[in-house]
Amino acid sequence: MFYEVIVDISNSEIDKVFDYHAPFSVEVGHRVLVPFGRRQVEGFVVGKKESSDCKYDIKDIIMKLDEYPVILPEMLELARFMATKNLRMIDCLRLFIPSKLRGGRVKILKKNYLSYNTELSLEEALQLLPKSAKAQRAIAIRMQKDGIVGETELNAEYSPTSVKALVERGILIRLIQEESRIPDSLKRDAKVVTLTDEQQSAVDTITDGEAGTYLIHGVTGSGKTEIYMNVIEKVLSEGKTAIMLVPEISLTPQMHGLFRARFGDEVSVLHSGLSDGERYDEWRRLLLGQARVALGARSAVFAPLKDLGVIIIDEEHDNSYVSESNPRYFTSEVAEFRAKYNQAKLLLGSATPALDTYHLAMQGEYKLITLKNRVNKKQMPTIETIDMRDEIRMGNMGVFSAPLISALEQTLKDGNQAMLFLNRRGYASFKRCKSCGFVPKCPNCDVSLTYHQEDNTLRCHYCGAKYRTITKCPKCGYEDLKEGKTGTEKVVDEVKRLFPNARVLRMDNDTTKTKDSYVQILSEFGEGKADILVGTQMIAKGHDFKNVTLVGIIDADLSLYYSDYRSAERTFQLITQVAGRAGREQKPGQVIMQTYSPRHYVYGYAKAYDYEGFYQKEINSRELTKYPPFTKIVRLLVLAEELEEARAGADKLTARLVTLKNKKDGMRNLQKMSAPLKRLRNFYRYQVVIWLDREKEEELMPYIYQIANEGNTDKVTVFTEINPQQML
DNA sequence: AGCACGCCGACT
DNA sequence: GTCGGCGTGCTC
Repeated sequence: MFYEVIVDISNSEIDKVFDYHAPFSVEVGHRVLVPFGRRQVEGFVVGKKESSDCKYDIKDIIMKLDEYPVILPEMLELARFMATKNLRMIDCLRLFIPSKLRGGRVKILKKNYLSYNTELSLEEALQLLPKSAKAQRAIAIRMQKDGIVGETELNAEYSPTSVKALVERGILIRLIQEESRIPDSLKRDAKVVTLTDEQQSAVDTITDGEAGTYLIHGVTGSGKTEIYMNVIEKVLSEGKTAIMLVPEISLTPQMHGLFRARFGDEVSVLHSGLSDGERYDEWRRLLLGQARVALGARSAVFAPLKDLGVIIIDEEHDNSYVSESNPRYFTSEVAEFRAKYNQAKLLLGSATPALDTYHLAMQGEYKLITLKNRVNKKQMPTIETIDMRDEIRMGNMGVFSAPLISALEQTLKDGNQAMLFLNRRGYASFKRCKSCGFVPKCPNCDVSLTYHQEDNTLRCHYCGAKYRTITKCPKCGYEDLKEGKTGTEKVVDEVKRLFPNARVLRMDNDTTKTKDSYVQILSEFGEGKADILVGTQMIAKGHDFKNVTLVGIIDADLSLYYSDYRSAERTFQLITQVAGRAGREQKPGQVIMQTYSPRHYVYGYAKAYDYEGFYQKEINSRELTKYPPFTKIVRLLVLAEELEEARAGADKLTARLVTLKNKKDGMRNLQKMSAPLKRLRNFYRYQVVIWLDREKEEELMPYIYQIANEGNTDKVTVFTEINPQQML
């Protein structure tokens, strides 16, 4: 028997199968140790066969690294599928297992238990003990009744010496058991919730329906989570398993609590906040069938579950589902593959579905379920647009408009809370010399540095580099420096200046460095220890604060100015999401949205919570301009340490793509240029962009992936991006 | 990725 | 003389 092995080395040159023999039985999916050249490496067995056409002397597998195969057959097929898309097979396989498993760095937690030796009756046991050994007699009686108790617990209850004596006499037997570290969660009692008619009919449609993709489009507060849990319950009752994906689980501890309360130990939670040990244990519980529901962020789509009944993607429009670092994958694409493989259902949910998703639902590809009502029948908060150009005309050059200031004043007076949203961190987006125009730039990237007042630094938001700030121009010595656009730090400053008594918290990437600082800031705000929460995008994601009555959007246009076909869509989603934070319970909510372009159509639809209207308008313009979903934009990103290497790499790709374009129909607008961000983390960036006709896309993509793969060398890296989220 | 082989400069 | 620089090539 020959075994096909992929070695655990991430390099395109070696990302192929190597054939081995084995003097023992090995299953497909096992991790193994193999001799490789002059050294030993770990690898994955991806196939078995009777013959090999290999010209080398075939070596033996040294050993199996785990008792059981860690890659399910389904996941192997998934890896093969992903590997056809300009990804390395080994990088995919690595995604499927906890990183600590590699290199044998995982420790299994073991716990000692003591059990009463049932071969002895209580009388026999007591006869073995001296009359004076009162403690031992008491333990024996108790253990004969209780059976199994943890050794540490028993030691604490009596004394280690007496316990040990009983073990030595053979009355108690020591058992060693593997334990799972189950991460803490907010323990909540499972509330029995009666579903509204709308929710119940959604659940029925899904559970009675056929395998396929369902889109739940439901306004904020329409109770989507309750629907998800009911669907999962049904799936479990059929003996199947479920995956539930949320944008970032550590931001939504409520979800975790709800699932634990409802499904108990059947839930395994996977997110970035877990320790390596916890992550391994949660993963293993899924693999061994001890937990049948995986709840987590994007990477939980790779949960090692058999017999999937449903995969749910909550807030499906969220861009955290598209992985930006390698291997780059689309969560929805992986989910779709796994759903098809298992003949399971794929359930997408959002208040503001991605345009592409909604379009597919309109086309009948996905089954659309619309929830029109909020569970508590409450009205959505009112959204008021403020024209910041008027403010400037009236002499207000500040961060806040007059209406926002008075609304904040009123909120504080009433003892309520406010959230201020600005998607830009730091104090000011740059510093510029007013005399010679010099702007400090990042030496590794082609961007200007952001000023951070709290530690007096200039930072690169792309590579993380940090420098001491400047007080005068290093070029001409001029001491008057202009500051760029306002960031969250400055918003906090301004609030404190205007409302010296207000208690302000800030939440952005800079204040949430440690893994529990998110939870800390959110719970402080939730407990009313602050009046105003200032933050970036991350304050917008599904938190319920019942005292928040005011939401201020400082610069609504921020996401609109990117020259990107998705900018209107993103702005609509963001406004709807942030607005949803106001007035969650008894108190009515108010949203004040500051903009310099109040007439832009996106604000009209957002104010009216008119998703359908926005969709119609946007989809028409996409059709006219031939943007996705009516075309497919493919971008090949070329990275190299030297500018010339990147340019040459891009030239080579372009030449091959032009040849393809001349041979086949369906390719438009082929263009090569340096990427908008010419340099990032010391790598020069070039891009080749092609537009593909929808009907030809399936035929063309394999060729394009092949060209991209062949463009990879030891100096040049090529990434393929489909309809890129943002073109940097 | 690593680890060896291989062919040219400054050092005890 | 030789120690060691890292270019290039190979791994079932």
